[in-house]
Amino acid sequence: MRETAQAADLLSWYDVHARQMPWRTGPAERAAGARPNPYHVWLSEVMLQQTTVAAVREYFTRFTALWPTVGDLAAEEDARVMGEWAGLGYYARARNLLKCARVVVSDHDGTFPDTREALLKLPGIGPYTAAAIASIAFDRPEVVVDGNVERVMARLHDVHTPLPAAKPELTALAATLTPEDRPGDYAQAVMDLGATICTPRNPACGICPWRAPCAARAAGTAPELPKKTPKKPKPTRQGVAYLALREDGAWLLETRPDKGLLGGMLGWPGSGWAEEVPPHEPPLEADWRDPGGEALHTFTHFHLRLSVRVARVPMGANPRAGAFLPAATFRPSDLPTVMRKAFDLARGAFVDME
DNA sequence: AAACCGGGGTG
DNA sequence: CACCCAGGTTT
Repeated sequence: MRETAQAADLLSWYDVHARQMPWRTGPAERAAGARPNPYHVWLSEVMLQQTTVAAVREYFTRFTALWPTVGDLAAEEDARVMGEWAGLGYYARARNLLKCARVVVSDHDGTFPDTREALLKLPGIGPYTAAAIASIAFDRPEVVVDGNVERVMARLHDVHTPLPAAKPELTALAATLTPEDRPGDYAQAVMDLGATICTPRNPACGICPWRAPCAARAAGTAPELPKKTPKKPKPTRQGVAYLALREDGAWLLETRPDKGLLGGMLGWPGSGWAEEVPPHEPPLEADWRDPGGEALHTFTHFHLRLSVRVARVPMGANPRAGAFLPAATFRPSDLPTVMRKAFDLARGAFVDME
């Protein structure tokens, strides 16, 4: 019963302080008993994997404007969706997003399953996302544990075990607090608390609805929790990208293999990336120029220093790699960030060559 | 169990 | 610049 009262305290806070987000139903609609659109909940949760709310907002708005239903998304061409996802990162999410949409249409008549167990079978939906959708969209009392919830639980119970080893313990603690009443709002409330009050640094304990029961607050250890096991340093890799501009304005680009880094995305042909620039040939014979400078980019587990070569090529050019994309269909915004940085570097060089 | 996947924000 | 944040899939 004590736990139920704690959840109720948080829900009272949430009723006043819930963050407004495009994928959430407003307070008035919620009061009228409206449930969130499962398609919106799914799309936002996939976008929010490893990604901040600020970054997701505009992508979510664009996606739902372009594809109002999961059926619309399922019917779209892969390249179109990958292009709209460009810049959001972790591109396997976009490939799984499309797979999932098509399974929902083909196997579930265009309607999302409403249980954690069934959601878990869909591509791109793991333990966290399955629980989040079941809870938020269908108000089921699932235990939803993301990085915010881990931090809140570690502090609430003053857990000093470092992550990721502490994960099972923190999940068990979260389970004891999940209420039968309004579990969907409760799940969002804990995550909002972690995002706005119980922040990684400088937590605002003074205005926290859970300051009374918080063990770390009492012990003065809140700012240093959760503990984490140190991670390995990132190595630096180098490479060269070739940007060929044909007389008619077409650019030489390649679609990267589905597997691996930047899978399924557009990119410039070039060397591989390694500690030293790997031996390689340009994608075609041309008067390649080095404009100088490097595109600097950091991936999940390495830093990249990418230099560029630029050339203007004639209409008959026959590339060994990639294909020319007409100027009318090439949108720099379709490129992942590292490729857009290379483009920005080369663009100045082409202006100088005129 | 460990490795593989981006990008943006902050100090 | 260094550091911080954050799930799913694959091997």
